[in-house]
Amino acid sequence: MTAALAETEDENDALLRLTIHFDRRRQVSDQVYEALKKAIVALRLPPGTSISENRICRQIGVSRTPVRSAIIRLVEDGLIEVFPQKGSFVAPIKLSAVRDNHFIRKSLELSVLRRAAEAWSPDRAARSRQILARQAAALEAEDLEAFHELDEAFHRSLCEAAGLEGVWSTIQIAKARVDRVHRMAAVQGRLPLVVEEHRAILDALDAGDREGAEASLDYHLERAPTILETLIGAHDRYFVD
Amino acid sequence: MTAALAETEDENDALLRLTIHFDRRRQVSDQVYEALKKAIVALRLPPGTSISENRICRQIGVSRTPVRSAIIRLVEDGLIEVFPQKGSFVAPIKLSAVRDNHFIRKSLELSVLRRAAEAWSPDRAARSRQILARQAAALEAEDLEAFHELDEAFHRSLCEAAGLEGVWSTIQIAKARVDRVHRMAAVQGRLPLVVEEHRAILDALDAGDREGAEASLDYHLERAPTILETLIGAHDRYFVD
DNA sequence: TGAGGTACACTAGTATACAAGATTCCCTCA
DNA sequence: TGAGGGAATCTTGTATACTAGTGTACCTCA
Repeated sequence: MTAALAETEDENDALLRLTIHFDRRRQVSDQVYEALKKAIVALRLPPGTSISENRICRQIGVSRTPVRSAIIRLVEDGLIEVFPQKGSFVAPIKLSAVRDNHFIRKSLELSVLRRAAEAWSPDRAARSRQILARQAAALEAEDLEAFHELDEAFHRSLCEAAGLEGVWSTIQIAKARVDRVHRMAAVQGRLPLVVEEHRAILDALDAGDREGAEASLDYHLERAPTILETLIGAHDRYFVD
Repeated sequence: MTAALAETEDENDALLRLTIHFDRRRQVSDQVYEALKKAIVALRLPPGTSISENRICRQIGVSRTPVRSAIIRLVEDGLIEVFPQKGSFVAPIKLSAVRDNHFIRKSLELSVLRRAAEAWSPDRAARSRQILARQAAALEAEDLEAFHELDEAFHRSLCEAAGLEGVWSTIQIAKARVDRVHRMAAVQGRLPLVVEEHRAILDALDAGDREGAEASLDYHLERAPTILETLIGAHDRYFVD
């Protein structure tokens, strides 16, 4: 079942046209959640976009109930704001939230890396190296979606190496809250550097250089914030504060 | 509007009887969410308790819709598990989740404390001292609910002191995921020690002793895990893994 | 007595209907 | 021409109806 209305009533709604290939075996609400989340993080639904429940459910051909379920979760994720009786909108990028969630991500990932370094093994190294290779391939193929998915997989693999797989979900939420900034930065040719920085982390871990690994990760995570001002200048209507 | 059915059909459902004093101005779903969350964390709804949407909404006199909204958020919080077509249940306490979320909380709170120490001021100190005094009073009055609320307020005040108020919500989620363990520990007379440990943190901050403050917080957060085995022995049916 | 099957009473997921507040736009009246 | 009022149409929140899958208990039949 493929639901993607070709003919939309309002032409100015074209921006938020969503395509979902439904899998009958999975719950509709989960699929809507994932589709919306991806679209928001990838800036296909830019900050401020109206997320009318009715329009969404008309477009993808389901009722309001699963759409509402998805929106509730996205509100929890800080990606959508709901104003009762007024409307729901893709949340603007709040500078204080970017700063706070960057802090969270950095704190957690550095702590996790410390543990990972202690438990580092050739087996763990091989898994992370494989993800890194696939990410480099995605970059070569200019497959952006795959690239970002493998970026998550890389950071997740460090959690697994530390034996703290459950920490990943929290990092992921903080990541989602700053990822739109990273996506803006991505179009500025930063992607090859990401692969290099990932490689530097693994090299340090392999060499048993814990402090070097930490420094590499710190540097890796600090790159995006440094160009924040440039991004704000280029997309100022997306930001608040 | 007070909704609390005195006469329940099933007598064995008495355990999960909920009392909600509805505030018409606020959304029903939010109030249900808060009531359920409090009841679960306080172990009034112990792990494994069946959370039938129908029973809940019959008991508090609303429709399934807002109850479902609340449950969606509680699933996100890791406090409820939903098995489609089978039922929803208060999540068992997963030992790996306790470990992971304890790790998260400790990592974040220590990072926050470091920042708070840098920005520490008499004004910040006064606010935290006031919360501490009220917490001591709640302990004296044996008001458990107030005690735990002020415990949250204390840790939150450290985030504010660090200028990282937005980090608190993430800490709070991790805290909620381990709080049931803390509640079990609370009945073992640990509460006066909590106040003392809080005081030690403030004393160190006031003295400009950053490392001392970190050590005190570390000790404070490490107390509960040390008696985890005892708790498992006493409440083994609440745990999995 | 025991085993198998069917009917019923649950569950949550989804669809639809209704309620109530907010906004817009047009129409009326001064 | 301008300002105020009101209806139409948005919005989300809540209530109810329906669907489909699950488990159980009882009943029938061997």
